[in-house]
Amino acid sequence: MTQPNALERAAGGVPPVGHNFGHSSRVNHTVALVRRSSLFSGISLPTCKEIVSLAHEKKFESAQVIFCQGDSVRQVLLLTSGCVKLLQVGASGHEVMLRLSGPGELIGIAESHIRNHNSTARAQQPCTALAWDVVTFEAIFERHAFVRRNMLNILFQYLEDMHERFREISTERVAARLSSQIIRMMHRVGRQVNGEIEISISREELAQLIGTTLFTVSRLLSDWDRQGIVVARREAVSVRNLPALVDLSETAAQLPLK
Amino acid sequence: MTQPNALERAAGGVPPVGHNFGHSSRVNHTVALVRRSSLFSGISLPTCKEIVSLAHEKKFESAQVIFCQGDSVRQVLLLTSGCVKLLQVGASGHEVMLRLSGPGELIGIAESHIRNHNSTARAQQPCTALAWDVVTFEAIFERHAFVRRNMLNILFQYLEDMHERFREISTERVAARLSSQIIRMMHRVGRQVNGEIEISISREELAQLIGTTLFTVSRLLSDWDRQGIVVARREAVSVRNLPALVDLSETAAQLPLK
DNA sequence: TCGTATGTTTGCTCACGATCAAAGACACAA
DNA sequence: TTGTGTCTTTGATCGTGAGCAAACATACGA
Repeated sequence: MTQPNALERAAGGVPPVGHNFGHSSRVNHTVALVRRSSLFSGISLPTCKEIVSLAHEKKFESAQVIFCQGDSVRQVLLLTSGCVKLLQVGASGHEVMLRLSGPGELIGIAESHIRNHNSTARAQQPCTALAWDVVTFEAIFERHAFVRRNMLNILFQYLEDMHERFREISTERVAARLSSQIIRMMHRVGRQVNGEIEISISREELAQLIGTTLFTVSRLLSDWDRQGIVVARREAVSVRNLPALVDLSETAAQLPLK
Repeated sequence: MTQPNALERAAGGVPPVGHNFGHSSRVNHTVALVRRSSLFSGISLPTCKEIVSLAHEKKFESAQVIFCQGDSVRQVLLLTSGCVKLLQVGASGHEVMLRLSGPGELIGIAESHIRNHNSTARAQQPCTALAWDVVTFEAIFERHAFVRRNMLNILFQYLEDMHERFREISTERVAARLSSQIIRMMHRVGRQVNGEIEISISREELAQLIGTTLFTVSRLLSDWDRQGIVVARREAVSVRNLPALVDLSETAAQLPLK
């Protein structure tokens, strides 16, 4: 029996399915996750089962590339376990993380328009996902008004996130961006550990999210660790003093201007 | 007879409507613009007239705030003339420009979700727009499948733009971002003037678009002007040597890494 | 025509944070 | 246990680009 790894534990509170579970139980579990997902929230049980039956299950091993910038869009994925990193590679070779998706999130539609993918998706760990081919998905989409509505909401949310990150990277210094990002991830992918909230993410990945280098992230986290604001672990950060972190995100933001 | 000002001239190639034009001509002109807009492209003439008849016309004077971050969403606008700047204000007081919308573009939906506006819209010059109240717009939206499809495409496009700008600001230096931005705007809001393509935008606004200061923009444009790549005018930039500009956006991007 | 407001240029200084180098810590497999 | 690879820390250096000040240019109204 393997321990779920750090990212998996953090990603969405979905307990790993033991291999001793029967098949119908796994299906039920999947159906429950789908009904909680942002795309299918509000779905009825029969409709959900029908839609799930139209999908086939796919597995990806850690670090496997799911699709690549430029590939044509063949299928739509709903992540059921694991974490997927959506990224673009800059001309200099630097990776920029557009989004870190956890279970219940849609992969490969919001970043692809109709034509081709404009970003790369890579499994951060062993992942499972439901896959519909594009034609099937379009049919589902046309048929169910709530799916269309949910899709719009998802896109609005993505756009809002990007606006916020863009504003931060344009006007705030690294300390403020880092604390803001930690606070955001705390809510989205944090998990309780001994009364503290822990986020599983490496320095490098934090750097890619806020547009800086792993060195700068490391230095800041070390400082905050010494001050007791966070605990800096290997590929993880625990929040120990949230008010202080919020304070950093607000006061540190105001320095750059006169 | 007033000259159209610089931004208006640049914004979309829509000639100003003289006050000697009859009413029906203005309506026809508006209908034509609506049918070319990204939201209503593919619409039939009768449907278009019907939808336009559900709107009322609004005017905004230069620098007028159309809606504010935090306001509840009351209506949806389709810009028919002028330019609207969508912005967020950072904690430090710095404005960040999320988008510069020209005639034919939708205002106040993509940045607002259902609930409240999360950005501020300000007219950059005298503007006119068609306005539907939210309830009416939702009815239109529910009724016409192509509107829903177009809306999705618009959101995909917005998201793609933000991803690109975010990647650039994360990995590329100011010179590369500035040249990329000029190239993008050249296609979107450039206009032919004596065989050169001119963009009407101030140094400050360029700075807000790419996350830098007007000083840095000014310095770069002055350099490029001396090299004959662009012509730096007051509140405007003309592209004189596009290949050189493209070259800058590509080679300057590769410096930051080892 | 002049005065004022707004946008632009340019010089100067300096700090943030990138970059490189090297050592340290930890995880995992043999 | 030891070895190997990956992630992290920390020190040191240095350049980009922010910030400020002041002069300059242009548009526009009186």
